[in-house]
Amino acid sequence: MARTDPDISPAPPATERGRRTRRKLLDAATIEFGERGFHEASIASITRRAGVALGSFYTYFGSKEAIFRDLVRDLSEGVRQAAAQSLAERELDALETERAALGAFLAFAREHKEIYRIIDESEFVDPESYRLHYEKTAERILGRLRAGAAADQLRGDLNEAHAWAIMGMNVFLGLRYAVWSNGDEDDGERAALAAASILKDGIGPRDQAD
Amino acid sequence: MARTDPDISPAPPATERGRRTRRKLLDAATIEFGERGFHEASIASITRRAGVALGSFYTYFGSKEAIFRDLVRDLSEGVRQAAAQSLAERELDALETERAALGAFLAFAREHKEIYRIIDESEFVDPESYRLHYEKTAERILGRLRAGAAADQLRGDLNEAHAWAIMGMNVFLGLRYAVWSNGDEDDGERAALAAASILKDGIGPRDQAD
DNA sequence: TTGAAACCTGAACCATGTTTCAAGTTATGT
DNA sequence: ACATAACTTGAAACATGGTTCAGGTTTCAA
Repeated sequence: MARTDPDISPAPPATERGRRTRRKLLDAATIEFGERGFHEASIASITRRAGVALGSFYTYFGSKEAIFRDLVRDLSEGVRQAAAQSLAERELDALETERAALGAFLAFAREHKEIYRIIDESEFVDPESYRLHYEKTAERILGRLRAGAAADQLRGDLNEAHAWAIMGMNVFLGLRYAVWSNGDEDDGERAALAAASILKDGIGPRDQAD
Repeated sequence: MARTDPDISPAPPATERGRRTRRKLLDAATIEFGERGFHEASIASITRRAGVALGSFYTYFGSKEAIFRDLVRDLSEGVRQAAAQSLAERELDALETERAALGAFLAFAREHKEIYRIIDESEFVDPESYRLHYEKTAERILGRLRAGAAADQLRGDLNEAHAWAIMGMNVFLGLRYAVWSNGDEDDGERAALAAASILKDGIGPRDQAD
């Protein structure tokens, strides 16, 4: 009895040593899942990377799915913090803010392709986490759009769908020009320019001054 | 010897019967992969759905990965055709064309959530096919943008990055408002409106007439 | 100091599902 | 009609890797 539900991770570590081990496993899992994907990844390889016995894994995580879930939420929070910090540094108007957000995202994706990959794969391994990640991200974007509208720097009729559209732009530009980039330095710049110009003027004919 | 490389599918069927069986397997696989995802799907279940013996599978496909790969390319081509047909029906200006393309995509995604899912999962099961699918899609979008620019209906400086941005918008709107839709009829409309308005004017303050 | 709880260990267990195979059936071209 | 290639069958072999467990070690509060 009292068998641990494999979908749920056991109670959090009670000691400092426990927290360290759990952290080592999470870090090792980031590398393993990032490199090989969920399906190819093995728990044995994760514990090996972490320098921990195979059996210890189940002290902290109920199953392979469970550690993946915990990891995605951990990474999602990390991404959020990185973005928030990057935007907090400067005072920008609304359009510049969106451009900076994309810039920060591209830099992050380029630096941490594994994280990008893991979060994306959660669509198939743990859809709930995937949905949560993108819903929260869209909410933050929408918050910025509303603030921009309140400051008369953006249109007043922007809604959730606009936020999702902008998010989609950013994600795909990140995939193409950060994750898949062949090291071409200009890639990020080209992506940021394209997005900024669409948000500023749309793609219609240029009939007004710049 | 002469063992079939599991990554490669055997030679195509030589008889009509063979082509039928292969098609049955592909169709069954669409349902199986769409419902359970690659990882959860089983070959036994695919052959069962197809009404074919387990062993016959290997007459047509070298491995589970191989049928997935063949399937993705098959579906990708199907999506392309559906989109092309839908756009060929009417004569529209460039902005209307993009709006119609999104509309067609949303309708398609709503009708065939499995296909959407399978193509997306190929990012992790067979990245090559995934990349191919989106690169070809982006190329088609860029072709439309260039045609629009040539007709003075769009800006002249549109490039690949703009195409990827538009594609990302469409994909995410499709995910949120077609695949995840709770049957809310207005969802598609809201998404199409948001995208069209961004492409038309951007998100800046409304300082010109509609 | 001491006892209990937390944590660690890795070999063995085991479920799952892919792949093979040898023998039979159906189609095709001459 | 015949020979040959194409196709079909499903039981069994097999590999993989997730999960368990029983016995040890470390931590920590009382």
